[in-house]
Amino acid sequence: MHAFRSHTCAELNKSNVGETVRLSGWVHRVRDHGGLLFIDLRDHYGVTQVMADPDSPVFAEIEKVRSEWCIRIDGNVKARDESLINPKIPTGEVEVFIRDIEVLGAAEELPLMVFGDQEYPEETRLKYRFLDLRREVMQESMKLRSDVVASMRKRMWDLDFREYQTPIITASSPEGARDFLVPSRLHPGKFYALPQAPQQFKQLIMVSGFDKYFQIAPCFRDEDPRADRSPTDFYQLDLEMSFATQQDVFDTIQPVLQGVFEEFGGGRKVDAEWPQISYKDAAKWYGTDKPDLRNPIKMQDCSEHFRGSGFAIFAKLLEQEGTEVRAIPAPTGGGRKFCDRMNKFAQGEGLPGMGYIFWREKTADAVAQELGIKVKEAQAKLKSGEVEGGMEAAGPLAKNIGPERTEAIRQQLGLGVGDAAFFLGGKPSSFEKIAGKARDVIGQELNLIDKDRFAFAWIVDFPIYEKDEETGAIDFEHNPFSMPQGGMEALEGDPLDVLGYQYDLACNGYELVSGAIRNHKPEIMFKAFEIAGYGKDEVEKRFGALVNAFQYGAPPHGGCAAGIDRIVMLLADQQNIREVMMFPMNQRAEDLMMNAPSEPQNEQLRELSLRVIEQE
RNA sequence: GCGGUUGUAGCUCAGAUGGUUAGAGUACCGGCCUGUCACGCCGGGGGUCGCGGGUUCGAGCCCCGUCAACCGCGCCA
Repeated sequence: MHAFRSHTCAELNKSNVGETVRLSGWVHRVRDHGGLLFIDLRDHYGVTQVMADPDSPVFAEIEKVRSEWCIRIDGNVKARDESLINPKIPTGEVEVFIRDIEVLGAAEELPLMVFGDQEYPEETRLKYRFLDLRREVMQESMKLRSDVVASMRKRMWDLDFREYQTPIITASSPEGARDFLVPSRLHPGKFYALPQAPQQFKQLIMVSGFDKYFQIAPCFRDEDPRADRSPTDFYQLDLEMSFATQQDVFDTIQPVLQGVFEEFGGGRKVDAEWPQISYKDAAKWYGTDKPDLRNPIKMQDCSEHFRGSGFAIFAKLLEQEGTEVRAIPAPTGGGRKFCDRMNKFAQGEGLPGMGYIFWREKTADAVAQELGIKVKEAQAKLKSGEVEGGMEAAGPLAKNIGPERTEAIRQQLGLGVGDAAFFLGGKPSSFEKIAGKARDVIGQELNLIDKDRFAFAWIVDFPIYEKDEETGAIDFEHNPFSMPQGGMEALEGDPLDVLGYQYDLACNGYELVSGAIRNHKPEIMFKAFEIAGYGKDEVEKRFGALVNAFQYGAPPHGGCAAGIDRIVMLLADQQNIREVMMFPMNQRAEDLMMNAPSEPQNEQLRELSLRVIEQE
């Protein structure tokens, strides 16, 4: 017999009754009845109930085992009596009577229980990740992740893409984030960098004529973390293709991702329509470049209704250049309590507030005031139908701007009784982000979001450049590798008007993919950099490889990269990326289990010609 | 760097308005228990209430500072 097992803990059933078997696994749970003792023995595959009574030659030893001990048992498979079958587990029709036991690994008192679904602080979970990972959800998430990656690979191969590995220790790549540096021992004072993405390599692979590249690529960025962002490294499905247009890239990756979401989405709806929305429209309608399209709310410009109106705050604001009043319609949100709550939310986010109007059935109070009669009479008239109730707009804004303007707004937004609208004013850049957040919160609170759906949208036409608000300097909005729409000619005009063949894929409020058709012409590249203030020397120094390569017959090419961790996070229905990573860093980019980062030995520093400068 | 939330037993949490010896569940240890599958019953050990300072006759609770974790902003695809 095998040293450790004849079967896994998920395999035994009625057909094995009478067999002598050997199982290895962890003690999931012990139920000790004194003269009769049950153990749920667990391995990666499942759970089998093993048991013993004093007839077992090793009963005394079995009584000593505790949760999460790793043990091996030998025993006989017995059928359970009809009344004792456990339908919750596949092996529930049988149990194993223990004849021999070997403790393979005993366990101390546990910092977190594997059994059950008790929540634990992340600090504990990360420190004892090896235990945390034994838990069922984590086992499922990691299996899912593995399956997703395998499926992606297969789908890419089926599309004639091949997977090529690129260097991990390389030169600094200008993705825009901070690099992780690696000191060079052989070249004192010089550093390698970990790639923020295989960006330049994959472009070089295109120049080398490989036509279709993909890679499950680790990316390293020294960023501050977020719930959906790992602070050190993460994985992308990275792809690049030659002789491709933007639409070709979309048509390539959409079936891959749609297929993955259909395969692993657990029956949730996967949109087949992936609308293309310009960056500008996305900002206007959704307040973000990664909109959640499950949320039907679309924001609108309502400036005209407030220009010169009785609502002085907005009226005055609109006299300034570049300002706007934007409305967030909130269907079914028509109640003071809700509106006040949302207003409070906006204030909590740092805005002065969020004005609102909501529409309701006319109250008896209002009718009484209108007709100069008593409230009771008004109530009676409304009830009898003598006076028609109709609709009434409420909220401080409505009063200030008057009924005509209020009505015009209502019509523009297509709202009615029971609905509300919120208004934000100022320069869009000052409120857009919060407006987008408010849109999310309103959608959630009003239950407008279908949770069992994946809604995708391509965000296209990103601007190439952005202006630094403070210094006024022009810099790249994104990475500098994208082809400007209109090519060289476009670069002659106002830089801020130049759009790129650059795109993101948004899904349910997350950015899942980012990519571009690349700028493969050296002269356009130099010009593009010149606009951002980088001289020829600088470009050659920082992107020498690409610039050089592009002088030798570069094909037009483009591609994208999909965030694998985020995709798995969505599929696993998690909100935190660390839930789908085996050994993630914590919020301070520390690995509490491995104790990283840690101080190097002096010897190591000497070898690298480094000295640590004391922080003040 | 900034803001919010949290910090009480190994773990999850309760401890109104300041008031005796800080509790429960679970885990752990001991005892009982031959059909459990979140087994049950009895008993026990286990606490620098994150840390430091202050107010007070008296602080887990109030004040100041500090540390840590998470969430967010800045940053970043």
